[in-house]
Amino acid sequence: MKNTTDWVDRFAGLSQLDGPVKDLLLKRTKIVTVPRDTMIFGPGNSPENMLFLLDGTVRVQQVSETGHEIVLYRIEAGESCVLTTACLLAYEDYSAEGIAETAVQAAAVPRAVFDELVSQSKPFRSFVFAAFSKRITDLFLMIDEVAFQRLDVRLAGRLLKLSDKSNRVATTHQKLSIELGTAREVISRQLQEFQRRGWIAQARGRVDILDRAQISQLAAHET
Amino acid sequence: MKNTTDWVDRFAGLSQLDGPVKDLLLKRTKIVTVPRDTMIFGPGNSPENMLFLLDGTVRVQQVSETGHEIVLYRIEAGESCVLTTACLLAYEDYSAEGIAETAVQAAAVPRAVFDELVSQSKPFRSFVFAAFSKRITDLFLMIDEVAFQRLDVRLAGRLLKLSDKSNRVATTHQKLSIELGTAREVISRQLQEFQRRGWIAQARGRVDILDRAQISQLAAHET
DNA sequence: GGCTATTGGTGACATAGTCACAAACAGCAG
DNA sequence: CTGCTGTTTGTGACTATGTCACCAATAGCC
Repeated sequence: MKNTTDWVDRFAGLSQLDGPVKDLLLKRTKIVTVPRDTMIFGPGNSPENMLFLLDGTVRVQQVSETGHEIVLYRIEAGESCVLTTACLLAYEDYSAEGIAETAVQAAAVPRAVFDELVSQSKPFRSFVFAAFSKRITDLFLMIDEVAFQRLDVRLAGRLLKLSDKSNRVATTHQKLSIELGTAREVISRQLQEFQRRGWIAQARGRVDILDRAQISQLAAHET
Repeated sequence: MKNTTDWVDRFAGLSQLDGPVKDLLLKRTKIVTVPRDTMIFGPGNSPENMLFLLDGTVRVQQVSETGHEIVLYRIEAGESCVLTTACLLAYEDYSAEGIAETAVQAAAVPRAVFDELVSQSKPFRSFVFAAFSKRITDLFLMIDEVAFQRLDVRLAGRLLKLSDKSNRVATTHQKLSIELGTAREVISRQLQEFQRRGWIAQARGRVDILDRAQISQLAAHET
């Protein structure tokens, strides 16, 4: 956990806020912490506040009516939940859920304060619209990827993204399949192929990246 | 084309605007018309204004780096282009394009006016955020569909959506494949199967729906 | 050591996408 | 009308991905 008295300055897009506006944000906001693996929002559980993430990661994923799951995106420290929250407010009956992937620290901005800020501060408006825009373009890219990208390419990219400093991915085949919205067996076979090529080593519950260069090359293959 | 002096009232979400705000919107806005098949926005072609559609349909689709195409959504009369425009402003290098599917009549709101409206009018803010939210939840649904839905189900649904009053869909297999982000051959084979079952009749450049009930039932199969 | 839940492996099959063509058709010039 | 041309649709062979029904290996725990 970090010092939280000046959290606004940790958001690149909010640094240009006027003094009074920044004060309003700091005063009318509560810092909340949630433990790992908590469902922050989900079907029938819409939050009162907009969250600005100070620390940790929130994974947003969707459970289909067919029982399939897919990870939509992640919110990292320095980003806001604005749009997800907005969606919840507008459309109760949607199926995405947000889960704290790590312990999470966030600033909770009440709706009324959020609305006031949007009204009074042009920089805040820019921040909010930029967040929406980024999310929507990311979703466009995701649709493109799901519809047209080969699975080996997608898996390679996801392994790189999920790997820690020591080139390890601590996850199961099942969880990887949810990352990409595919089936566990498909992941198992792809990983076997990667292993056969000497790109990775596997153990129960983890994947170790041995040849990052080769995997990067495959991941870049947008053909 | 319709009477355009009172266009604001044709937007459900804008009917609650205060008199002065409504006047601002009406005065600072130009009514534009674009012919069918015009590209309204696209890569390297970001519009100056937010569009509020008065008449016609805009199809938003994406061209992948692989050359594949997919229809993302349509904007109908009574809806706004707000978010697509916002995206363009924020991220120049994205690949979606908006095409007038029919002749289109729209009210063009300059950015500055848009910003002022967002600042000054709570109902306008609600309208804008509702539009964003709707789009994002729709994109979530689309991801779910592309990732997990069977193609016959998706095609059945799309045929219903695209059919006119006389149960005719005036399009080619190629265009249908872009609707769903798949290959032309796949569409041809699925349509052959529908025809074999007596659900449709085919002619060059069109599909006629013969058994709407059966197609609806398949389309509803969200399993 | 033995039990149990989780995780991963495998073959057979179904569905969807790719590739390389060929056939049917519409529009048009001659 | 005839023949040419570009568009639209049909087809087979093959690859990639998803599904289903299992089984095997492993870790944690008593």
